[in-house]
Amino acid sequence: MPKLRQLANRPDCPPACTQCELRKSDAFSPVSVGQLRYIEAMRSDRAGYSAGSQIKLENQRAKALFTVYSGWAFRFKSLSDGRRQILNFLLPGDLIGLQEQFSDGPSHGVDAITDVTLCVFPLEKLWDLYRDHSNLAYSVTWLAAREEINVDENLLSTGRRNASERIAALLLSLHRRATHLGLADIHDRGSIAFPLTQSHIADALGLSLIHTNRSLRKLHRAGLHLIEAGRLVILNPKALERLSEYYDQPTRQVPLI
Amino acid sequence: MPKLRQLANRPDCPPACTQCELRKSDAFSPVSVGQLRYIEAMRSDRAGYSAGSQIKLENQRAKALFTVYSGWAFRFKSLSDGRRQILNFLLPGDLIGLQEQFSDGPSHGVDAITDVTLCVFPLEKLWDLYRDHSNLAYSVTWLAAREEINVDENLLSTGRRNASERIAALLLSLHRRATHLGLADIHDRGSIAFPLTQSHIADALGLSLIHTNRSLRKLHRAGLHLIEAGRLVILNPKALERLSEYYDQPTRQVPLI
DNA sequence: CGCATTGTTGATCTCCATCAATAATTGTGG
DNA sequence: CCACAATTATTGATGGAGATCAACAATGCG
Repeated sequence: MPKLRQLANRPDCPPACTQCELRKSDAFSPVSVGQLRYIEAMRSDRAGYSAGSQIKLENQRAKALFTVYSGWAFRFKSLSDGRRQILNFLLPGDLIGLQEQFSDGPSHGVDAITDVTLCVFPLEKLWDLYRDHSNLAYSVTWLAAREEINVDENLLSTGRRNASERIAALLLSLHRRATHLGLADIHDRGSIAFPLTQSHIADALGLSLIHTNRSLRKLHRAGLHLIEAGRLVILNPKALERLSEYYDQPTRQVPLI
Repeated sequence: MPKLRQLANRPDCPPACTQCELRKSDAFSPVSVGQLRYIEAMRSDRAGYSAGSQIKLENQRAKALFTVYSGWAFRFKSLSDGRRQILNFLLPGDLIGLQEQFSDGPSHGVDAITDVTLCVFPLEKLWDLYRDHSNLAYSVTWLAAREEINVDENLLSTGRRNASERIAALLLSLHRRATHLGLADIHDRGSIAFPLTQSHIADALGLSLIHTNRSLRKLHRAGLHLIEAGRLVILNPKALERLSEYYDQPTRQVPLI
């Protein structure tokens, strides 16, 4: 729950924006050094959250905008009797707290899955960013739109796909996103670190934990995928795509404020 | 399917932006006359679509950004075997086509429910808007974030609410949005025009048409609501809120580019 | 090495999908 | 203005995907 101590000593501590490891991958569109310095000056803090801790409570307004630098997290909403729906998963480069700025009332919570490090940007400076650097403002909108596309896809799953199809679509989507970020191990069948528990998957797909387990098991027995030692391997992408009718989103560079 | 003829002769034809009827309601935050003129100059066209027609195909990239001026529409995604999921409903003031700008690959389709009139803004001028009028850029992000909040809520419904709860949440949400736009008839129990068929409701909530009918019927028999002659009346808001655990989003002014 | 979390499997039940049929409503052309 | 077609709404009967209950195995962690 609390922020991590001694973030500065950790290897996953976000460095100066000009040294940002995320920008070294070709997943993000280039930004001028001047603007990187602007972002650096705008950043008020860096923060670390340990696995399982709460980054933002559901009924709490974020007092800042965050970008995920390392680790996995998720956004969720819940009902008063405890039923919980995961809206989407957050990976490095994703934004946290944008909706807060634009809605009163409680919107959603954010929990860390793995240890997570974040860059913190004060909300009041967002306005300046819009005024002074319109292309960065454009990037913020871009990131918001991209997140909504993920939520759209998840809504299609929970609304219209059966259990196996939902799982197939989710595994492919997460694998594609992680691969795009350069997180895949090309020496191990393109495997990615996969920190989700079956409970996360169930909550994201609107399924019970038990039925998620059975369906996951079925796909595994059919040789479509493999989850082992915290890593996911896509063994039969064609079959998974057929199951989910997955439409491969062309991978392109995205902005990162 | 085709655009409406002779839009200019119709009462719902969008006027000059300085005369925009939407801005006369107190639902939208004020914008200076100068900026209204800017928006007016940016607007390349006005368009009308007849009820049931397709505003944007699912696999087609919008070549422009639209704002809904009058009427109801919806965004949807579908699977190749025809299963369709409505993502959210679009009411006056909502934006169409923003995601297009930020994703390759097919994203979603948009269909008109009633006759719909739109204002058309060329995508290439969106960049100029961001550069020249940061507060309007801010508004675009606002509208995008607000839409995602609606999708989030719908995802919570399809993922975790049962049939009656989903319907209760949807009816309340639509009623609140329409009322906020000043579309409620205060002389008729706050009723709103309600053009959705049960098929729309089913597709939005991830339910079968038949089960939607039964659940709707049950709520009606319990005296919670009334749908008659194309209008919706909320008869027992408390009970509906209890069912959906509805959290009333405080009504506040929103931007409108 | 004990305890908590996570994963697995069987049995039973239920909510909702599907199939089938009919009424009500809307729209349309003669 | 009415007859007729098409869409929309309604109700019954049946079946199934997935929820729930219960128990136990495996894994991981302090």
